[in-house]
Amino acid sequence: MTLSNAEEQLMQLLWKKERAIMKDLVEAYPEPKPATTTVATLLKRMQDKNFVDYKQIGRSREYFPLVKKKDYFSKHVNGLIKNFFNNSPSQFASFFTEETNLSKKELEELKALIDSEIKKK
Amino acid sequence: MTLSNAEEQLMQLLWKKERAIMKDLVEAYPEPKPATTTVATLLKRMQDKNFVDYKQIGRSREYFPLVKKKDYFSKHVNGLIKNFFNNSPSQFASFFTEETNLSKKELEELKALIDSEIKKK
DNA sequence: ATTTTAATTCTACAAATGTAGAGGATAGAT
DNA sequence: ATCTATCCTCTACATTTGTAGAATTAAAAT
Repeated sequence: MTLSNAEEQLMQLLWKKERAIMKDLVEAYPEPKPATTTVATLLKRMQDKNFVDYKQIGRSREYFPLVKKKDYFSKHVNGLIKNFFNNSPSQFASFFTEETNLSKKELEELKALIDSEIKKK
Repeated sequence: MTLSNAEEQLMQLLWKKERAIMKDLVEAYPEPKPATTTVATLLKRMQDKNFVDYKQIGRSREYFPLVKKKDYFSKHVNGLIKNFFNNSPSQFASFFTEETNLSKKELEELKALIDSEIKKK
C-alpha cells in the first residue's frame, strides 16, 4: 500500500502537527487550500490504507499518523536504492556524495558522523 | 512531468539496455510479461512526456532514453530531501548513514570517498 | 431556540494509469 | 506471391486519483 501524491502531501502536514483536527489540516495547506471535503476524502482513504487513525475528542476527531515518518521515508529510499542501485546502499551513498552539493563543512560533519558509526561496529 | 510506476519500470529496462526495440523490451520484463500493446502504449505516453524517443531502424524502431538515469534519479532524491528533510541534504545524509545498514567496510569506503570530495573543495 | 460553524459521509466526475484487443502495415520466410 | 511474425496505432475499459458539491449532524454562539 502506498500513498498517492495528494495523500502524501497531507501526511506531511499530519507528521508536522503530530495530531490535528480537520480545520487545522485544511488551514495548514498553502494556497489554494482544498475544500474541506477533499481533505475528508483523503483522510478516509488514508484510514483505509492504515496510514492514519483518529481519536474522537468531543465533537470532532483528532487525526494522527499510524506510520512514522522515518519508516515511511526508509521505505522510499530503499525503493530508490533497489531500483537505481541494484540494491547497493554503498553505491547509492557514493553517488549521493558526489552528486549532491554538500558544502565542505557539511562533508566534514558527515565524515565525523560516519566515523562514529564505524566505531559502533 | 513524471513517469507513472509502470512507465518508470519500463524506463529502467530501457536504461539498462540503452537502446532497444519492442521485442527486447517485452522480453526484458519478468514474468508475467505484459502484452506488446501494453508496452507500446507506455512507450507512446513516455514519448509524449519527452522521456524517450526512437530511431527508425529498418522495419522497426529503436527506442532510447532522452533522460539520463542519473538526472532522473537526482530529481527523485531532491524531492525526497525537500519533503522529508526540509531541504537539507546534510540532514538527509546523516539520517541515511544512521538508518541504512552499511557494513563497516562500506562505511570505511564511504569515508574515503568523502575525504576525496573534501579535498576537491 | 435559532443560527452559524465545523465536520462527516455519500456521491460524482474528470483525469491519469494499467492493461490489452482489433486491425493495419511491412519485412522476411517459403 | 503468399504467409507469417512483428510492430504500430486506435480504441476501450476498469481502477485509482484529485477534487468537490449535497445532505446530515452536532456543537457553539447569540
